[in-house]
Amino acid sequence: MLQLRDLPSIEVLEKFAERYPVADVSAISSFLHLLRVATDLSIALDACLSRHGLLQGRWWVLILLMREINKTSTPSLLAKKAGVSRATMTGLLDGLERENLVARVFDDADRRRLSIRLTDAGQQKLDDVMPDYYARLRVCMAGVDESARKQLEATLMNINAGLVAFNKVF
Amino acid sequence: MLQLRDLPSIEVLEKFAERYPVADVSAISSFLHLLRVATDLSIALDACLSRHGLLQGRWWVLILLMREINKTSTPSLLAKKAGVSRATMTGLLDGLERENLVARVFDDADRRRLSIRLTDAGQQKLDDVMPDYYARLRVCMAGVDESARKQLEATLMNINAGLVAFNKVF
DNA sequence: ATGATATAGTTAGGTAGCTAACTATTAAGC
DNA sequence: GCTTAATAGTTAGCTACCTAACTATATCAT
Repeated sequence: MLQLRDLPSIEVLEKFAERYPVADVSAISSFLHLLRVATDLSIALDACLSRHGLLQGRWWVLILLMREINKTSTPSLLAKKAGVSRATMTGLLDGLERENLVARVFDDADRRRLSIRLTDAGQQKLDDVMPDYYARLRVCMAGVDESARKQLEATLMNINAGLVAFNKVF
Repeated sequence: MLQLRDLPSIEVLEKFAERYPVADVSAISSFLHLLRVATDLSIALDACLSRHGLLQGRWWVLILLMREINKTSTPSLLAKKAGVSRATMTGLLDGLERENLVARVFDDADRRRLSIRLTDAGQQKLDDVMPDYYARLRVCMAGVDESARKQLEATLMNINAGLVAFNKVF
């Protein structure tokens, strides 16, 4: 993810727009600011998690497992839900298993399958991390009132809809 | 950057909030949606750039150079402005130099220093990429009107201000 | 029932980041 | 002036991600 420290000013963008007339200056500005804030949030999240010995990928796996009724899922499903490849999930699970936060359980019915279960230690880890994360997020978003949050989510949905057009090959 | 495919529903969040009462459900929801859309935008940007043989890091270096009056800067400055380590910048410049998009020029006055110059081929690469990128961004943001963009940037600034609190160690 | 196809998980090899340590050079403090 | 500290760039080794290929197992079509 782009980690832009030095966003272009409107003046710089307008200069670029002279050379590239298709540029929509306010669209570019909104886009870059969005990426920038999201990156900063992601970095802050990493910092919070690393104080608990976790990183985003592993942390998200634990959360996905906690959401399940039996605290159990499979590598493939977890990969799909976390948006990573199955290969990456293998690596994440290796790390989590090494620290006893999850356990691999073999499936007798379908011997290709594994079950991944959140261990008590894994649940305990979440019970340490989540209140810290939630508390930080609460204060971080305190300056954004409910109507601004609604408006934000609506705008994000519109941008998301526009992504189809962005990706279209001409 | 987190690549969440399976965002929690409000119901799931409320269930988590029972166990972790400090949770602010709408704050979490807004936060996750923001990260999600930003990630998707970043992936779409990668796809666009890779059609031109570029990736975000290298592309951003070219843009930073084009912004300069002489199309020239130094690795340290570029690293700072791009928000990457000097080590990473060395790697990015290696790649760009290999493809003749930038040139390393030694500085006689301060022999620790290098100048990095955007070559004609580098400028040509930008002239290929930027109109494509700008055109895609224009259609992507077409569904977000000017007032929504203003509102979005204001909210992002508020979230950014809250980041200080997020990072504070208790 | 069997050959082709699909699915589950892992392994191997690649990329782009990081930090820490290193070399070379310049600047600063007595 | 000489030692110490700061700065510029690179190198080495780490992590987390990727794709492609591989093994093993299960399913489907004829």
